[in-house]
Amino acid sequence: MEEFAAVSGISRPTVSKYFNDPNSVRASTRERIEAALEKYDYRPNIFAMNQNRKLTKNVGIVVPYLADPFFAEIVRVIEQECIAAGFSPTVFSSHGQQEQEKSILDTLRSLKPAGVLLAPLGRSSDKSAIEDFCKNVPTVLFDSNLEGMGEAFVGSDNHSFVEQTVQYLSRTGAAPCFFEMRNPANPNANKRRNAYLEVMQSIGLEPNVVSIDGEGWGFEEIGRQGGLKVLKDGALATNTVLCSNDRLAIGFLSACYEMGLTVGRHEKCDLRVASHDDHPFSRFTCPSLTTAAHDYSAVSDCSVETLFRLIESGGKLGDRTETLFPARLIMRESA
Amino acid sequence: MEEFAAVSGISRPTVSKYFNDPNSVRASTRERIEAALEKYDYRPNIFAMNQNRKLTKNVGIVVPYLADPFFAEIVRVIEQECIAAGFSPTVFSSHGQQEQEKSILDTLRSLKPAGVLLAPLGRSSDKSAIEDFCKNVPTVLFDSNLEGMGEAFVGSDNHSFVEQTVQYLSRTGAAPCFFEMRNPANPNANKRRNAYLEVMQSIGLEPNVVSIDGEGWGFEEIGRQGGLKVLKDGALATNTVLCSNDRLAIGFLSACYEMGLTVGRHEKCDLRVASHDDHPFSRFTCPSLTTAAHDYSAVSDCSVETLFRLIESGGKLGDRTETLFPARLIMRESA
DNA sequence: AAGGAAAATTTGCGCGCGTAAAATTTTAAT
DNA sequence: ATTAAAATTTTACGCGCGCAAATTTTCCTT
Repeated sequence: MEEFAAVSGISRPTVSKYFNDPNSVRASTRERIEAALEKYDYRPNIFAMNQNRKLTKNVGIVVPYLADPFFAEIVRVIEQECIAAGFSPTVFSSHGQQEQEKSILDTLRSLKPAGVLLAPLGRSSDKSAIEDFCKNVPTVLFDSNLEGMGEAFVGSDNHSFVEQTVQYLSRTGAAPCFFEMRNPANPNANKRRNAYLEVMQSIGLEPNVVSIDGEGWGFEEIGRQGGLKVLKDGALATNTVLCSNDRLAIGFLSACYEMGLTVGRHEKCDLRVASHDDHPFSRFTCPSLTTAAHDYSAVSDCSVETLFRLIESGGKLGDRTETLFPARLIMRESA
Repeated sequence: MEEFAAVSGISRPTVSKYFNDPNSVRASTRERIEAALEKYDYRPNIFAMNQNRKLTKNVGIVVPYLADPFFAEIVRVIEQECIAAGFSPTVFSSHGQQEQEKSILDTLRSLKPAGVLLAPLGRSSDKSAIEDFCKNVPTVLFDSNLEGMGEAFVGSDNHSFVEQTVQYLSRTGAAPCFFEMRNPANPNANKRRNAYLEVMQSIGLEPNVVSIDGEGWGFEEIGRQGGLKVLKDGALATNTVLCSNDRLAIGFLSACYEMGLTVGRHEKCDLRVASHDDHPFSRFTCPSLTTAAHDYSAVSDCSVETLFRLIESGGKLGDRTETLFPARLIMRESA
């Protein structure tokens, strides 16, 4: 930068100013810099820039499992929005592991981010590590909530998801049983089960929760194995199955197919299957999956906006807000 | 670090040495540092460390589209391997856009990575930008090859994929037609089409390529739309369809289902569908997808190993090697 | 045209660390 | 015990840049 400033005939700090905001220097100076830029194609070192900046333009985005298309898609959108706002997002995936999540938080501290959007692992997160991190770095939690941590939480209203699917299913046929993992990694899963119990009770129906075993993030395989077992055992009390999430449902559909069972909302079908999330692939399953959709764009927009507000207000918001967006029922062929 | 060194009673550079390699300091010194570490839980700033290091421990991983589970999965594996080898990987997705890819390469330069694993966009890459980057940063290309760029290429042998599927399909039933995008973003797609033509000719069969329109990375939807069109037009010359890749096949299967066509290898089925990649979801489609699998672990292992060799030898390898791994046929229910 | 305020630029310093060379300590050998 | 050699630690400097304060330039007013 020193050299570049020399050949431009301008002092280095002025060049530095230019790169932080081209409009902060005089038009004539700007032109000289841009002219020199053409010739020597210099570009400042981002990490050296951030080293001394009071407020960096870095933001961190952390998700529990990036190989899950649901998170991959959300991350893609959030990333673009951050770039559009002039920030430099860096994406991290915890890969479902507590150790990874902790080491990401460490890395993130030295990145000195202006703010962080964090979707924690949930049950397997190291709560105190996250709490400590949030105290030092302005953080907005999204997707899955950890009581009291971060400056705000943005996510979906699990109750609304379940309410809509249960209402729809019981209105149009048999009341659903609820197909879920026994020990879900994600706290949303627990909220969904509770919502199911609540909604079923409120409309005076007998709830029926089918919990299957399985650990980790291979939900499709877990759903398939669990589905095969449940179907073979005849453990379903009804012909309508509401899966806790779409990935589980994708596995369950696969199990149904293997068992020769037809799934769909038509009378001649053996089963109806619905689910939650509107996973990117749920419209391509056979049959296409009836599901309750996240308001993807609302969640991403609100997360990003909240983060920006947090950054502008210097890392502290008044009181911790929890914003929940309702689901939208997507009626497809499976139920 | 200055402060921490002071309270440890050791000079800062020695502490610095410790963090670069705990064994490079005397045992007694190491103990004193580690004792102090317990009390003050100091940790060095990664980015300040890398600023002056001759050889950083950073590696960059760039993929064209992270929301594609195929890349998400490969990245997950590669990332773990890099961590295990003591490197700090940073993941970037070009999101299918040339501008993004270029700006990632810029960011990467200031990260001063010891090496980069780059899966380029392919057709829509800015070739000269990538060439320039490869000259300055030790780079191993993977997944999709750009003639002569980078110090090495590691990928799958497209010919082997197509050969196996075509051989299998024609041996067990009607010869396949080839279902592909007209203007594929990825150069592998072209190689697959050519391999198809070649293999069909070599076994004395009439090739039949069905090219569909569509832009971007929403392959499932493109496959579905194209599938609906082709099926309605009766444009398929045979009841066996070989898709260029699994995501296209997932869309095509969805189209078949919508049209009421049954897919499978049994005689009573209307169509057989096979494909290439062994996408993480291909075993959960209905029916499960017969496909030619990448040797995922071989490709990731070899990419990473090649990168490490490249780093150790100071950024230059003798001559540019191209390593191609053959496919493995995965016979499932769809064909 | 002179004066003064505002804007732009420059000076000087420091961020958190790596690294070569110099100084010191330890080890090994006589 | 002495000393050279080896290992370790310290000194001194620099990386690429941001930022506050000091200085200069520009622009507007009377």
